[in-house]
Amino acid sequence: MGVNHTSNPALEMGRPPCFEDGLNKGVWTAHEDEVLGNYVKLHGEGKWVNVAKATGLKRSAKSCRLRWLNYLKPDIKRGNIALDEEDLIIRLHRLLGNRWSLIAKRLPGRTDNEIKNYWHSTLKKKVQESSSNHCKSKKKPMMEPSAESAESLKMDSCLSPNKDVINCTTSSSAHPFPLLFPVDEHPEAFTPVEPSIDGGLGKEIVAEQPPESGDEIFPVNISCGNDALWDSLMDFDVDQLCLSEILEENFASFSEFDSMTVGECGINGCQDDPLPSFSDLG
DNA sequence: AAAATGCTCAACCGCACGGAA
DNA sequence: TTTCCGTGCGGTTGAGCATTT
Repeated sequence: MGVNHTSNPALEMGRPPCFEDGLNKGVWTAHEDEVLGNYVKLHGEGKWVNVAKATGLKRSAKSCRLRWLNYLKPDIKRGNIALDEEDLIIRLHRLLGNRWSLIAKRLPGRTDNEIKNYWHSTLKKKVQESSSNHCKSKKKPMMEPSAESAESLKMDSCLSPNKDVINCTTSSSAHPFPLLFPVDEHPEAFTPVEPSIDGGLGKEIVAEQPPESGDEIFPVNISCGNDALWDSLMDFDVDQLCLSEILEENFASFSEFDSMTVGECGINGCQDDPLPSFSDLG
């Protein structure tokens, strides 16, 4: 694409400028960009509420932050998403769902907003197409965690209002996230609990850390019934995964979570020690 | 050539979280 | 402990562009 920042393409596309409550909304002008850029160069990021006061910009703190992070930040790459980046986005989305900020952290120079837009405009279709093709030749359907599974879970009222609390159903075909080990083979890892008080449907599944396992072996305490689930996955995967390692993995393993183990997935962080498969833990 | 439709992407909105008072 | 405030995140909107009919 090759956006020319000086010409401010935002003026060519997007919402028209407008004033409301004394705040300027809509596209940013080149002058506003310059003012904001100068301010951040002088004072650094953060303290966005001070930007408007200090510079006279009629913009909200949020708007300033968003503009800086998504557009003005010097190391931002725009457009021309490479194939390896595309593949990585697909993998990470399969792993993380719609956690765009986390995905973006794994793609230097890319913003969550850009990735989110790219996903919805381009990759979603690709994944769905490949998924449908894949499903034709597979017995079990491949689940996409956020777009399909999470949505179905919402429909089933199984996704708690708390975004991090996921009350899994016992349906093995509808995981809200890609399980790293097969439920059928490790029923002991899933402890049925009472339905939540707010009317959760069916049995919940709690995957607990196997008692025998040490942190160095299985540093994930997966519990569908508490907030640790996603954060554990985040800590476990994202904070340790390196782009090069993800790119070296076999993509196919990510598309077969229904029968996958940690070992098959090959998520081994930045250390040399590969994580064992779940079946090694018992 | 014109209208309709789809696509892209910057920006906004609402909610949740964490820290400070 | 509670409230307030700043920040971050994900979903959604809407204008302009591109493509199709």
